[in-house]
Amino acid sequence: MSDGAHGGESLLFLTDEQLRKGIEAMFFAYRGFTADPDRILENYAYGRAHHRAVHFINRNPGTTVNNLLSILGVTKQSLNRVLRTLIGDGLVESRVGQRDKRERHLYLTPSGQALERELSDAQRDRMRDAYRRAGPEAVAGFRQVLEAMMDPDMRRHFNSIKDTP
Amino acid sequence: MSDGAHGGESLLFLTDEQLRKGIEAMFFAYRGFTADPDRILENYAYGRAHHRAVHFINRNPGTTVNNLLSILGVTKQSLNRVLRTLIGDGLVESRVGQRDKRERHLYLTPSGQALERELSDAQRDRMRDAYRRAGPEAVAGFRQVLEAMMDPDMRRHFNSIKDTP
DNA sequence: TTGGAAAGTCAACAAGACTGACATAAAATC
DNA sequence: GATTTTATGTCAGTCTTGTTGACTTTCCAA
Repeated sequence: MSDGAHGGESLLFLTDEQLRKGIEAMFFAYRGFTADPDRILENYAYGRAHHRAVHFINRNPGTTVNNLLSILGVTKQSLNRVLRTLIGDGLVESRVGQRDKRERHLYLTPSGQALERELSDAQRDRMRDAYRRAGPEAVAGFRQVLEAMMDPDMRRHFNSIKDTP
Repeated sequence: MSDGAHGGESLLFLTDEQLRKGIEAMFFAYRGFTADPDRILENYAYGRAHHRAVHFINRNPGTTVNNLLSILGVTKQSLNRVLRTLIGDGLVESRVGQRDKRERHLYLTPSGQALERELSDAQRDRMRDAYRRAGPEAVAGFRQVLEAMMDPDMRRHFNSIKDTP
């Protein structure tokens, strides 16, 4: 409306062209983001779905199938196929719940932890590189925009990881 | 280890936990990023692949199949299936090249532009919202980190869109 | 002018998502 | 105690989107 820090000038970052470039940046960056794990997964005959499961089981040991389901946002049939292979291959252990015996609590086995480590090392390397090149203030902005972009349900999941052990 | 802007404190953004949160933020945010277009595409029996094709044809009218291929990072057979339906449905026009008759130059038809508009309106709305909530400085950081995260080839594509008409 | 390379198309297959139906076991409720 | 709900697992079938392989048309250069 007026001049100063919040005048028309500061709204230039909301032009259609800026927004389109942001959209494209998300697209291209996400490709980079998944590229390294994808390469590693090829050696194991696993896919991105396995990576996601392993990642979130590692972050939330003892999580139930249902909880994982709502985090990943896929159907139980889809997740089950992935878990079946991971359990069959001895990467994930499924323990019947103590209190509620209907529930299955999921844990990574040592070899599951090894795969998780291999995948996340690669992904963190790239992330660290990007963070380092962009600097701390850029990282803070990066995180703010990403969080604002999430659906509220996902933001809830995002903020509750590690907070609900 | 010391205080100050560049002491140990400023490296806290490179801890494993920070990097993991960044990874998860990318995951959840990307879901939000694609959610709105995905909902719209359901009404048309199209998928994300169609969206991507329409987006980049709109951004680069007259682009060849080969160029689109390297932007999207899929095989030409995969892209061809998508283009075939888009052309068959009258959303994309494919013109034989003047100089090189092997090439096909791609353009959106009016109805293709209408679909592109519908999809990108939804996506830009979300992006605008996130940008507005995070503010201009955060957006600058967001863009810096994303760009640093891309593979060099993708960064080249990213920076050459609209620069090579 | 001919043989290779490049651009694009068609066909068949695989991964991974989805829906729908159904089974089992345990918990919760009436 | 009987019924309903919840948590999980499974089978079958479909869809999107990725893959490889084989093929045509066109261009270009030896």
